[in-house]
Amino acid sequence: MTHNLSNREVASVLQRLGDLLEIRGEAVFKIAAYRRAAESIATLAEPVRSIRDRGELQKIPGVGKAIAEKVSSLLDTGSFKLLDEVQAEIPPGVAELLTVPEIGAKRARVLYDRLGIDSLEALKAAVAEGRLHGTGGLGPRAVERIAEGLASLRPTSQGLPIGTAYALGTELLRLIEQIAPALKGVQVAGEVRRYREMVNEITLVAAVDDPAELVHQFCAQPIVSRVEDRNDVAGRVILENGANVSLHVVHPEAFPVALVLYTGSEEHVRRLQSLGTAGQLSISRDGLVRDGQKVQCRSEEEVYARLGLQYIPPPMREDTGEIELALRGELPLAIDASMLKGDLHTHTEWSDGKATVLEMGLAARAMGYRYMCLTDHSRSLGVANGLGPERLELQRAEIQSANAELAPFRILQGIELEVLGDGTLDLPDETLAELDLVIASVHSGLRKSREVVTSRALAAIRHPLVDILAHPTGRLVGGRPGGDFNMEVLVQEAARTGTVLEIDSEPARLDLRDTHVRLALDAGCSLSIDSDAHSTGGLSTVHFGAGVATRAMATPDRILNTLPLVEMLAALKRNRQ
DNA sequence: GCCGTTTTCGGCCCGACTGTTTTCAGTCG
Repeated sequence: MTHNLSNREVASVLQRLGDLLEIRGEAVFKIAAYRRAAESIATLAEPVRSIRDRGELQKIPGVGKAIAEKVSSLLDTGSFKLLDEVQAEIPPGVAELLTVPEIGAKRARVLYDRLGIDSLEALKAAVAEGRLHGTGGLGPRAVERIAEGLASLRPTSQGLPIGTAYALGTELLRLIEQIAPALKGVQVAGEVRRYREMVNEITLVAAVDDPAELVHQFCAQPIVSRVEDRNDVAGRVILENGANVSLHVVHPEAFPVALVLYTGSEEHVRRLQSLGTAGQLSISRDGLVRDGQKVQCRSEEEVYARLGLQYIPPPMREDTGEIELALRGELPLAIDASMLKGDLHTHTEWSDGKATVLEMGLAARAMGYRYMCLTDHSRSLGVANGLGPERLELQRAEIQSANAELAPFRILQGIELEVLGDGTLDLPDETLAELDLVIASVHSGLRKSREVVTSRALAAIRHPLVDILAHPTGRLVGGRPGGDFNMEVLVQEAARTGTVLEIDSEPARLDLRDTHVRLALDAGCSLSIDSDAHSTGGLSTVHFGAGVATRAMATPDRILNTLPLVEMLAALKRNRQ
């Protein structure tokens, strides 16, 4: 067992400890402290180990003396006293129960104490045998929701959500760069590169002169828990954390073709191969071959060109019509995060964000943006310390002084406005009119009927001062399914009223999803690609949203925030005439 | 457990929704 823990792994230990302490019934603020520290460590740019080696753990926000000591022990020995103690009292599997709807800490405890349920498997069995009824105040309705929740629970075979897989892919990339000094190229390919929202396998392609040596070294890494399959040019392994990983190693001249092959999808590649056959070209991991002669390709673009195709961006490679469009030269360009001129959905410490107005502005400017709209939560979202008219006015003053420092970069003032239970909005029109932009969100009551949730979203869309509808369905990738909105009706009404629909790039949301984006485009809607960042680091997630937009074949002219500031503001519903 | 232009104690994360034990506890955002 190695203790070479990554930041993500340290964070997940602290997160799980928080869950177990909650089940144990500890004070809420202690639990919150562990979770805060976990989140803080998860977003660190630097390995927590090097911070520890410098003796600076306590400089991490949310990490004090006690947690610093525990993290240090975790890095050295793989555990610490409190963790051992709590795990001896409550099996870690009990914490998994918290992922099931209707089951929080109290019920998890009761289910464990009274029925001995210590894992999701045990819960499934108890539901099947009808043993849940009456325990911990669970009635027929709740038991039904638990059964539904268990059925829709992401089986491990469905893989990792893109956010996790992408981070893991990047870590593996760095690892390969370290162990292969003579590396000629390496890239994450497969489902991650295609921005699939769930990833079954993290696929990497590397180019070196001695493939067998790299495969051998990779399979011997401590993070590898099991080698499933391996030969001189490829290895398929399972990591300690359970992730499936494939590494394909080719000679440098075959790298571009290998990238195409291992980026997939299988269906897409099969179509390319049959196109190749028609032109006497064979496509394999050795490269392109015509009449026994290798056809040199220096880039993926060249591979597609040799096949008589426009370059097809990875997110589109699903054989859902992209090849026909590329043959006719009608494929739209990929939406790239670099096309965005600003971010329209961000949070600061005025509500539940981590950074100040100025810190967010500096970070956004450093990314090359020309503007950013702050959209802190509105007052009804008490948990997030939402803003009412008075605090908005105070915030405006802070924004003005930040703008004086950041010009010509511009911070706009907006709000993420709660749509209340009856479809009314959380703030009066006169307050909304003073803001640069309003994003409306349906956060509560997502479990209500199709009619109810749809009519609430429609009320927001129809309001003249609502410019954008945020994360329109409220779904979470690989988790909560989101409200049962009638999307056909929503996109029609958004198009009619000029309300922009958001692609929330937060990898846990990706909302709108690709199919909904297509629906919105066909209806004539405009879209925005936003980060929904709650920290400066969170701003960089927009590439995930760009991936979704690309797969849906959106064009830049349909994305509001590809416009420069003045044009973007003029395009808002409130500023149109 | 963390944190401090309210400092070494006493705050910090509040309120809507839901089903049900029928008067509120537990979940969830």
